[in-house]
Amino acid sequence: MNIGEVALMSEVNSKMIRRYEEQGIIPKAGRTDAGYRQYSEKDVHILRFVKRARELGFSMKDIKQLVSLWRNKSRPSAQVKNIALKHQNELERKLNEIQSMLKTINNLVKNCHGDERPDCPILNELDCHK
Amino acid sequence: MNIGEVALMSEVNSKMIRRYEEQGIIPKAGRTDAGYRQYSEKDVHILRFVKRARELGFSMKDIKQLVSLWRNKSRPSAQVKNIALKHQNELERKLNEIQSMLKTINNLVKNCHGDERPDCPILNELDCHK
DNA sequence: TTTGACCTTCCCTCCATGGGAAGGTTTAGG
DNA sequence: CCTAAACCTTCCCATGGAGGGAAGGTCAAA
Repeated sequence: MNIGEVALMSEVNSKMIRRYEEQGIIPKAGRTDAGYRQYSEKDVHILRFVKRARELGFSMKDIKQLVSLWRNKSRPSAQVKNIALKHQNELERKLNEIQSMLKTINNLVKNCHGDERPDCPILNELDCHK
Repeated sequence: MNIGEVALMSEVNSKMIRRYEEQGIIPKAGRTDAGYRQYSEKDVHILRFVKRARELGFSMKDIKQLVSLWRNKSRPSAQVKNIALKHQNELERKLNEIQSMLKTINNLVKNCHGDERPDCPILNELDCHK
């Protein structure tokens, strides 16, 4: 398979496939005489794995480790869990951050007339109460 | 005031102050003969405004508009509200995204032994069920 | 043989932030 | 008066995850 076909099958576009190869996240593809990358079903499988991990918000650094643990049939699951736990913490941190931003924004939006008059609680809030 | 002092007072570091000037978010500072930027209390005020807006997650593009509306005493509050509403939507989108990631991760973490054995529901989940 | 759809590498862009180099200025102390 | 430290300046580079697009090579079908 050429890169375009594997891109369709894995739903990871060719640009990203090349980048992942460069970053050592997926194995280097073989080449035809003309230099075209060649892929098999196995590569589609790896790329789907990467894609799913991205959808769960893992960083590429994490994914690199996850792929290598996944391919190592004798990995200790503790290593995988560790990565997942760190990610869980990070997601919780972001969740709290966004929730607290939203709390403020909701309040501001609620109290702003949103008409042609200049009075605006949003600007008042931003205007250095801190 | 030199840039360092204003950085301390506004809690925006000098690197960022220069960048904000470059991007037209804050007015261009005057210069001494030697080329040092000179600031007043008013600039501290603007920088605090910018900082607060960043803390609420607004993009620099939005902040540029917010600063200009803030300085225009006859702005219609509708324009401010519009920016805030868009941001609110974006924050809600991100919130949902993270919540759904967390739901999955929480489940996976809960079910992974996290020991020396290789069985791992986390890797199983990533392994292309999709 | 030509055309169009592929493929290759290379560089640029986004966003917000920061590191660090190389060099000029100012201030305080000896 | 001289030196050292603490400033300041501009410049380029990096991050992370994605993508645009140029310039050029290759392959397949008509």
